[in-house]
Amino acid sequence: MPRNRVDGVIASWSHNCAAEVTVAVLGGAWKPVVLSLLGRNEVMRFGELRRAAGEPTPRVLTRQLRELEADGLITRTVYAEVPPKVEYGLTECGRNVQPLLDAMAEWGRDYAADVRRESAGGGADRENDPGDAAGR
Amino acid sequence: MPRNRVDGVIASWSHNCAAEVTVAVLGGAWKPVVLSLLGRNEVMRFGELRRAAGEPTPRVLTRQLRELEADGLITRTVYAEVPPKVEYGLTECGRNVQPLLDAMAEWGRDYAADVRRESAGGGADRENDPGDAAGR
DNA sequence: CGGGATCCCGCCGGATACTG
DNA sequence: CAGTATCCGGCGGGATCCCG
Repeated sequence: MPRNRVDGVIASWSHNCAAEVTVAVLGGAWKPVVLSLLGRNEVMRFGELRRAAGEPTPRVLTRQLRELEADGLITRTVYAEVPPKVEYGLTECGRNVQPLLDAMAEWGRDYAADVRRESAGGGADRENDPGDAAGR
Repeated sequence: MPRNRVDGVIASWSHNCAAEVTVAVLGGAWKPVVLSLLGRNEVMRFGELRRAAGEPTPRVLTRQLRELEADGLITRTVYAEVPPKVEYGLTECGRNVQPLLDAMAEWGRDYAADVRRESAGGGADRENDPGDAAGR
C-alpha cells in the first residue's frame, strides 16, 4: 500500500487545512482530466485515455495513473494477451470525488471568465486608501 | 495585472478539465490555510497570519500571499507607519472560493479517514481477475 | 514588523529513445 | 500496445542572513 505520497500531507494537517490533502491527491498535471474522463467512460485503455487527455508523454501519464492507483482512486486491469491491453476505471473513491471535481471545474470556469473580463474590459482597479489609518 | 501565473493554465484547458485552473490557483503550499484563516478573521496582519498558519518562512509566505493577491483572491493594505503594518483580507473572489474550499476540506478529511482505516484495519484487498478476458 | 537577497535541493513534467 | 530508461530544465519550497 504505497500511499506514501499523500501520507506526509495527511500526517501534518493539524494546523493545516484538510483541503491540502485534496490538492495533494488531485494536484497532478493530468489527474483532473483523467478522472473526469474515467468518470464519463467507465473503462478506458491506455492509448485511448492518452489521446482523449491531449497526448501527454507515456512516461508522465503512466506515473499519474500509478499515483492515482496507489492513492486508491482508479483501478488498473492488465489482460494477459498480445498485443497488451490495460484498462483503467474508477474505484468507489474515484467516483466519490466526481462531484467535488465538478465543483472545482465550475469555480475554475467562473474564475477564468472573471480574469478574461477584467483583462479585456477597462481595468476597474480599486485602490486601498488607508489614509487616516496612521493610528497609534 | 501580473496574472501570468495561472494564465498559462487558463489558456490551455481546451481539452483539459477546468479543475486544473482551480488547482493552479489554490495549489500553493500555504494557500488553503491562508484562505481559510482569512475567511474566518476578516483582516489579519502578516505575523499574525504567519503564526496561525504554522510558522512558514517569511519568504515563502510572502510569495504565497503575493500570488494570491496577483490572482485576485486577497487584498494587501500597507499602513505607512513605523513599525510597519500590513493587513491582508479577502476580495470578493476570495470569499466566493470559501464554499469550494470547505468542500475540498471535507473530502480531504473523509479521504484521510479512509486511508487511516485501511492502513489500520485488515487489508481488504480486492483483486481484479480478468480471467476469461483473453478475447479477440 | 514585514519583508528582500541569496543559496540550495528535491521533484515534477517534458523530450527522446528503446522494448516485451 | 503499453509501457520503461535516461537525460534534462524549471520551479516550488525551505534555511539563513540582512534591511528599512
